[in-house]
Amino acid sequence: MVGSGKDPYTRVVATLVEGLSDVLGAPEVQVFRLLQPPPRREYGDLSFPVMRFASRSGVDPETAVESVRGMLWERNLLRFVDMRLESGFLNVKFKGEDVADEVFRLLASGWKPSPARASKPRTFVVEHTSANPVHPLHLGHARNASLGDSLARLLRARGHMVNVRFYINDMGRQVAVAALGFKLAGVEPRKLAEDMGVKPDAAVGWVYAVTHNALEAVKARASGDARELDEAMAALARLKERGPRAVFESILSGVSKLGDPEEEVNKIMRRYEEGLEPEKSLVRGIAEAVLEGFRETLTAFGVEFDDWDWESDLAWSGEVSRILEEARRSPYFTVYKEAPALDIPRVARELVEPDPEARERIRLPRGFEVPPLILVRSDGTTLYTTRDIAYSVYKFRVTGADRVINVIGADQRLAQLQLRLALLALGYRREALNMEHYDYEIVRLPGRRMSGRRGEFVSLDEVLAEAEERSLREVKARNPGAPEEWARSVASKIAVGAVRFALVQPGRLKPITLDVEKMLDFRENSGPYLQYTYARANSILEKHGEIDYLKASPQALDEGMRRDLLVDALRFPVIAAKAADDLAPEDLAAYLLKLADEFNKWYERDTVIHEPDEAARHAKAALVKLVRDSLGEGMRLLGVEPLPRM
RNA sequence: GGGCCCGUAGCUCAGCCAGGAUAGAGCGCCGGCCUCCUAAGCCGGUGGUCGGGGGUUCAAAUCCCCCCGGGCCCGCCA
Repeated sequence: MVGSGKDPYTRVVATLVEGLSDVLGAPEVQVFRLLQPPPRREYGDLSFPVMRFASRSGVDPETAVESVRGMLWERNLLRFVDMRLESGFLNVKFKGEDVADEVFRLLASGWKPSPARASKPRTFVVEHTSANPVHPLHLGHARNASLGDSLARLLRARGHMVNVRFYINDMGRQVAVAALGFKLAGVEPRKLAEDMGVKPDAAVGWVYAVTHNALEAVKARASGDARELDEAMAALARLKERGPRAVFESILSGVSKLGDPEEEVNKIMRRYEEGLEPEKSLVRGIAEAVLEGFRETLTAFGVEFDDWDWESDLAWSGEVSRILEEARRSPYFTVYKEAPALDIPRVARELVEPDPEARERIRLPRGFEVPPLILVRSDGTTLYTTRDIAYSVYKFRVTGADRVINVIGADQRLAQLQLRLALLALGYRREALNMEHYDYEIVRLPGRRMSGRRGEFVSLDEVLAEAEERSLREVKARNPGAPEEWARSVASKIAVGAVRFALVQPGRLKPITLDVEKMLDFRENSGPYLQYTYARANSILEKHGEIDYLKASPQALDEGMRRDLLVDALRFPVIAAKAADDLAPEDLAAYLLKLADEFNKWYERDTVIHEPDEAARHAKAALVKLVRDSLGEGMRLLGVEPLPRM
């Protein structure tokens, strides 16, 4: 459950979990979760509510503790801990000297703290970000990317195989709208970007927003909806200033001259789905241009993908038609509003409710009732969800994955639930049960929602640029005379650290109201605070020079802050392992902040390089190294790059 | 109308799923600390009817029910 690690903390925890679970008859998962640091340090380093289980299993608490003690003894681990039963809790306290002794030995052999390895490695697919290729990535996508990338890094570090994928939605209405805009303007995305002096994704985003609002205006005018019309016109007025006048005008006049603008958009979608020219090259060209911009931003953001999947490839390769065939043969196939559909509520009633495992994995809302899921439009084109069914099956098939994690906004909950039920309807039970929607709440602008359609959003590029500018000023002030190139590189890593940390630290179900000021506050509770703490620790080590572990005195770390810091730095492998298992990068973030706090407090009171006693000095330096490396490894897992100096 | 998520200090949040030991951080505000390992730091002070009500329990911020406030979703959009 805990997995394997060389350090005494991981080994003790693994044994406690095994032993307690054994003697109390409680599942290891539960024991692992309840084995936590007590509310106050004087109780010890780890605590477990034995009495809760003792009464349930009829085992005397004392007996249980003795049994666990015996197990630790057998594994030669008892020397590391004191164990006491206090008011029904088993309190475990690590013995500083003995732990330090063992840690010095490990460090001397080149050991570094790293997440405990899973005993059963699995294959994961993490699909994340997957933004529509019609506008630049905004902070909502950045939250998605931060979460997805951190998950992937955590799972890999835990020893799993992880395949990270980006799904390119190039068959939706949005791309078709952008395509219409480019067609009317007669420009090419990359050329326009050059003229505007912006990245290609920003240029496409502008054309998309102009075209979308022009279409909305026409529609509102036709229907006499004054409010909609006002909104569209206001958006257009804002957009007008942000790009070449000629392009803006040709889109506007082009759209107004179209007899049936909606039909124009539909035609592009239809022809693209069939793979016909010139739509094929037009749409692909736009999407490629945007993806080029995405890649640039994501690379700067420290996010990488193994595979990029084109929605259109699934359609063109016959994958989607195959799924449609299977749907038609499914007992849950139905016709709804004269269109082929799947009877989703019936799937819920017949395939989920009677099946305990399915019920547990697929949580149905009470009184779940939705209309059947339509698979094909009356013009013969497929719908997003239909293609997503094909994609889901595809992800499992090409990777051989045990689990697929889709990092998608919470607003897609119902759609994701329908998707899993559709998989069940087609007989893909394993896939349906092992695919999860890793949902997160949106990032809001103060007072309103971000919208790529209205062209109202804060792009990740803008925020990173602003953060970089701020940190560059600070870096230069603190390092007068440092080379410009170095300062820039450090500033950009601080900027990324700040934004990524700000986006993974809060629980993912908390809606974030975007306060750029707060995000760029580099004080405590921030990515740069961790980087700063790392740099401080690193600076000590540089000044100290080589550590001689044979000289280091374990007694120096036996008590007080040093002992506490030693134990807390050693928690990293287990905390990271748990964060990986729970898919909870925010737990790792909280731990790193606490470790940094503790280190900084100790730093103010104690000295390393001025320590007169040589044995104590080497011991303290070893402690600093352990803290630095736990911090550094943890930061890396969250995409916050450790900096030797800043 | 139905469903889901959120509601904890002036502000942003952790703790809730897996009930227990004096509810934790940061920001803000007030006051201190740089001839000494990076002050993006540290120390002290300030601040809480855990949205409200009921229930279960020896024990509830945590579980159950009702209500209130905010958000999201219920499309031949994605």
